[in-house]
Formats: sequence, structure tokens, C-alpha cells
Amino acid sequence: MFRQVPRQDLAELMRQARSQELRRGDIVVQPGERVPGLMAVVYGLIKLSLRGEHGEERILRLVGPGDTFGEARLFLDHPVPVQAVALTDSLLAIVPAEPLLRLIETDSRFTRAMLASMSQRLNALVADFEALTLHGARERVASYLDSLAEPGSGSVAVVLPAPKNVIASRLGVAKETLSRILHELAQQGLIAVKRREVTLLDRPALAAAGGHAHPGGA
Amino acid sequence: MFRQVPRQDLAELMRQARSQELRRGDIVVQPGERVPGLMAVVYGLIKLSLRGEHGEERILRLVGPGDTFGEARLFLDHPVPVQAVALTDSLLAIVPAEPLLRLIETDSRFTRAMLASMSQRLNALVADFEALTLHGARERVASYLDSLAEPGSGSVAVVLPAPKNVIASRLGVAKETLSRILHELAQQGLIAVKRREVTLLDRPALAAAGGHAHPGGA
DNA sequence: CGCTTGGGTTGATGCAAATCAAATTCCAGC
DNA sequence: GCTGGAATTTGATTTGCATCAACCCAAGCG
Repeated sequence: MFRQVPRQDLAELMRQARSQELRRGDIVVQPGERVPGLMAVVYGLIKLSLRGEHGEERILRLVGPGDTFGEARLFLDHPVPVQAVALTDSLLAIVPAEPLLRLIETDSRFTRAMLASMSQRLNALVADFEALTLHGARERVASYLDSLAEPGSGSVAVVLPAPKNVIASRLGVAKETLSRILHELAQQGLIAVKRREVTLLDRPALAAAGGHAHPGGA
Repeated sequence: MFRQVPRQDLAELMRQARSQELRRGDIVVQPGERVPGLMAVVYGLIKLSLRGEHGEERILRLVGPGDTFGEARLFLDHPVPVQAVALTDSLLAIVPAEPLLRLIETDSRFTRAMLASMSQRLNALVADFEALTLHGARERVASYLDSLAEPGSGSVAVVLPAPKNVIASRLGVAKETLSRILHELAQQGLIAVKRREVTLLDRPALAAAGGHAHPGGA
């Protein structure tokens, strides 16, 4: 998003920003709080999640290095609906709203980038929505795994960015269900699972898989 | 969104725009197509929906007079993931991308409005997400009904903006389920339903209702 | 008018996935 | 190497909601 910003302005932005170190498990914001600005992950991994009143959790997004969150709060004065927690020790850069808003006034390229970024976020959310409501759990898992690797069709090894219970919540399934589905996909020869490493053995089948297909049969 | 735009620019925008009349049932865009610009509903009602491969449908949003859709496509060159269909005879204003992009360069107030609008959209989507994954069907229906009326706690009459099967799909439940839940809420004295008119008899209870509560419960 | 038709209701049944309940494996320290 | 808590798996059971299948009802109309 900051790719196109002139050095000078970028430097100024950095000057205004502060950084925050986080230990694994540290809470960045609670639902209902306000974010102090745009949050950018320098290293580490942050989970953005919705929490139910009985402790249930639904992970909305995993935010990794180079990625940002809290944009929407710059333009709205509502509190955030999500909780943000560090999954690993992390470093955050926090850019306060004012300089960003000023940058928007002056740098139309940055503005475009910001709009594009929000559009993509919107898109991703719609895609998740679609997966959640229109596709079954198996299908979601299969296409998630496929999405972890670059497009292509070779047999590739990917590594889950987080423990399985977190991935499960991200995909909107119970951890037990994820475990079973992984097992099943493995038995069907589509993947091989070892700890967090997953080898995609048959990408086309994986991409096509899920909901209704088990071609080779038992 | 155009509230703050100077008359002059607005007039220019209108000149560039074209309008399109739609009959009930007309398809505005199909998933995979590109939208010709920003779509604004002048009158009527458009449904934005995701469609599954077996004809299932999940309504994302109902777009009424004064509301817009297709913003995200201005900044992305992807095709839309949704289908847009007129639920009633409608009139659309279609503003092509270029003049809007130019306006963004020059009018920072408009830009802010656009960013704010997209932020809200994002927010709404997250809220839907939350409702869908964290709350049960009854809870979703109850809070939807409550949301149809202005905040307050008096007994109010609201009217569903669309037939019940559409509302059901919007809420992510089968129409049969919606019917049953409405019935149940009525029996509990929280609402009274007559055709598309719903009288909210006990807003506090309704707002609190749903998932697990039937306090008076027979 | 009696028929048609699309929206709406109702009841019976099925199922995907959650939940519950233990085992088991995995590491991090010690 | 041993130990304790977390992550993961496995099996049994429950359940919310979809699906299937009639049926109803109001409105338009030949």
C-alpha cells in the first residue's frame, strides 16, 4: 500500500508512527475499543477474531508481515468489532490517523492504493462468505489448502501458518472436524499431513474436491 | 456519498452517467461479468446475491433507493463475484469509472466519503459474518427485525422490504425455517405478523432474544 | 367464478457438523 | 530421559437446520 509513496512522505509517516513489540498471546485490541491508527505487522502473526458471548471464537483474518489492519477505523469513528491477539511474538507499526488522512489529501496514488486495498479486503470477505454459506466444510478445507500454494498444479509442500485449532477457526469448522477432514483427504491420496506440513499430492483433485466428490471411492 | 460534492462537479458527473430502467426480474450483472461503473439505485430494489453451482442462492445485500453498489470494482479489475437482479421495477444510475476516478484526484471530501462508505460496507459484512457464524437462526431473525425499526423501545410496526423467501436468503436460513421462527416469536408474544407487516411488540426482549432465551417460555 | 400460480405454511425426515469425552502425541523444560 | 501442559486425534452422541413433500391461501384472470 505504501509502495508508491514518495520517500519523503514515507519518512515523515515513519516519524509519526510508533512501534509496539508484542509477546505471544498479547492482546492488541479488544472488541469495543478504538484502534490508535493503522496497524501494520512488521514481523509475527496477528489473529483478528470475533468472539461470542460464551467464549466461542471465529477467526476473521490472520495478519502476517507486510499486511495491515484497522484501515476501516480511520474513516469511521466506531470502535472495532474484532479482537486482535498476537499468535507469536510480533512487532507492530502503528501509524496514527491524522498523518494518513493528510497523505490522502495530497497523494492521490496513495489514495488509490488505499481504496484498492480496501476493495480487496471487501472481496476477500465476500469470498469467505461464499465459502461459508455455499460450500461444505470439506470443500472449504480443500480450497484453503490449495490457496496456500502458488497457483500451479505440481505436487507442493505447504506449511500451515498457525496451529490447527487456529486454522480450524479461520475456516469456520470445529478443530475435531478439521482433523477428520485432513485425515480423510490424506486417505484419498490428495494430501499428506505431517505436523504442520501438508504436501499437496493432487492439486487438481484438491481444487475440485470437497462437497460432493470422492471419485476413487472406498 | 455525493452529498458533499460541489454542484458543478456533480452536474458533470451526471452528464457522464447513463440511466437504466429495469423490470422486475431483470438481471443487472452476472457473476463473472464486469460492471460498467458505479451503480446507484434511484428507485426500486436490487438484490445482490451469491449463487451456488446447484442453483442455491445466498443474498448478500438488498440495495434500495439512494444506495450504491459496485464501488469495489472501480479500484480492482476483477469481475464481480455476485449476481445483481432487480426485485422490483427499478431505475439505476450508472456512473462510469473514469470521471469518478478523476473526482477522487481533485475532491478530497468526496474521497473521504467514498472511503467512509467502503468502510461501512466492510463493517456491515463483518457484522453479517458474526451473525452467521456466532448466532443461531432465531437470533439472526430477531435482531434483523429489530434492526428494521429505528432505535427505541416502543412497539413499532415495520414492513419487510421483500418477500419472505428473499428475507430468508438474506438471513441465511431456509424459507421454511424463517416461517417457523416467525411463528414461534409470535407465539412468545414478541411480534405479530400479518403478511409482510411485522409489529414488534417487545423490542427489548426481541433484541435480547434468539439463540438460547425464551424467558417466559411455555 | 373456478382455475391457476406464486408465495407461504406445516409436518416428517435426514444429515453435516458441533459437542462431549477420553485417549494420545508432542514438546519444553528440568 | 522424564514430566506437565498444550495440541491433536478418535469415537460416540446430539442437534439445528436443511430438505422433502404436501398443502393452503390470496390474488389475478380467462
